[in-house]
Amino acid sequence: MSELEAPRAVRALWAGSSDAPRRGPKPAMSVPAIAEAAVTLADEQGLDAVSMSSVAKRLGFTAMSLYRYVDTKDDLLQVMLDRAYGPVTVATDPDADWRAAAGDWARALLGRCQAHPWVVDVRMSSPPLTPNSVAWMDAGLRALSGTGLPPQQVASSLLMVDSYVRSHVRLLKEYSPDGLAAWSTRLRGVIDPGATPAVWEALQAEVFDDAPADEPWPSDDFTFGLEIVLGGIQQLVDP
Amino acid sequence: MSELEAPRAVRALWAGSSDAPRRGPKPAMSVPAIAEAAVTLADEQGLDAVSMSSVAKRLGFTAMSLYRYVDTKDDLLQVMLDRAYGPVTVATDPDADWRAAAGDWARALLGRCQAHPWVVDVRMSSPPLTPNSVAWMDAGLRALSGTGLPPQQVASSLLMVDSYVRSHVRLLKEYSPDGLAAWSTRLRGVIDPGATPAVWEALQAEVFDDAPADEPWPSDDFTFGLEIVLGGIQQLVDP
DNA sequence: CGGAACTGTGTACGATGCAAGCGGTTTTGG
DNA sequence: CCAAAACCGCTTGCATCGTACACAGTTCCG
Repeated sequence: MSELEAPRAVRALWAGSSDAPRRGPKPAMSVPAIAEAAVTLADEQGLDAVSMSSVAKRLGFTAMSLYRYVDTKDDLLQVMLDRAYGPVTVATDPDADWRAAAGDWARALLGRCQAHPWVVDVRMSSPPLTPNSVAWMDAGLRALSGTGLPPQQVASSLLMVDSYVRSHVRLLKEYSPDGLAAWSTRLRGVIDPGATPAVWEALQAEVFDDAPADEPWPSDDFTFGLEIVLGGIQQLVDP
Repeated sequence: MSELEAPRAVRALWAGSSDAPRRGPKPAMSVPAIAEAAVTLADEQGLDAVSMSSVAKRLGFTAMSLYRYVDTKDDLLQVMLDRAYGPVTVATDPDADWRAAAGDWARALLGRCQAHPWVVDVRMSSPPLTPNSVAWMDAGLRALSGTGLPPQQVASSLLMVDSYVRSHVRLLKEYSPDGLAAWSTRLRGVIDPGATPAVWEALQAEVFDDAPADEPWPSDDFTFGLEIVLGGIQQLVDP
């Protein structure tokens, strides 16, 4: 039989601080405290700076002591994600327009992801199991249930919105203005105008350079792309 | 002055095999050969199995010898990506409908990404600089130039299509049927129906379980989501 | 022919994730 | 009430990783 239970650290998040009398010394740390330390560390120095020892050192303990709370580093990343998302920051009005509700949900999630941009760098093999992640999912499902679509399509639609938000965050990271400038100059030094004329023309048009403020690139209008996705979902609603 | 040139390995990809007479022994390896070995290794055992030593061992050399061709592991990942994408596998008909051309481009890219799913796990800090990557970009720009949109919007549109393809690949990986089944059973064991009713109902409706073949989840219809994105671009074309 | 440029290699270092075991502490059961 | 069990944080140790550095051998230029 394979392991059917969630990882220990994830179960700790669900259980909360149960002060049931247990044997042995009182734990000096807690899974949420570890998650908080790891998150602030990732916020300050990036995801690569998060190691067992660095997180432990920040808390004043040794690396190995963390393993009393978190079985593996992947589990640590999971609880970090849960902490980064935090509780759902958007109200749920069951009678609201589903499109407005979904938009609010997406913008709220975007805010959390922008506050902790490293979340999009965490490699996930399966969907998250942590309380806040599930709460976000629940809020998204509730928002999209207003479409009246069958459950499977509601879930699929939520997946599309969620994917769009994450893609946008990745875009903002990868195509940051300074990195973009260095990239375009490097690109100018290698490409062959004859082989890739469209890229060449784009470079000539200074598409990737610092654009005037009235025409920024990439389009920083998150709402624009979002409306495209929501419009696509609407096509499911109105046949 | 910051470094304005592309990394050595990337320049080697652009230069091709120039047999200009150079001093010292003939190189026993080459950047493309290294890339090929690393790619097949990633295909067979996953991206985590790709290390300097493992790639070198596959080629019959030591880890350090790779550094004569690739300055850092990040550069190795870049040339791996270039090899994974390969040359553009879609024809470009300048007179074709831009929507069909963009769709073909997206489906071709999807094929390459599915052949090497680890490509979406490579963390990128800036856009790729390698020949095949640029060639794919060029083909995408050419396909979308048929929209007649200004260059900035063409580039933004391509970014949206590209993001969608990558999101879809990530989705297929993360929500694979077997991982999904384990996830849903684990989820059943932790969630509180009162706190997250929508997730609970979705679980009751067996949304995430093995769905009947006539209603698979997540919707494996890549084209469906693609049409949404292309439809959004069309809204830019037809005001 | 001698040196310059370049090759692959061996060694070494710090960092990482983690397994195993240790002494000390607290609760529990007889 | 006390031994056993459960649990804490810590030390030690190991394999692996990326990579800096020095070295011996090879090839070409002057």
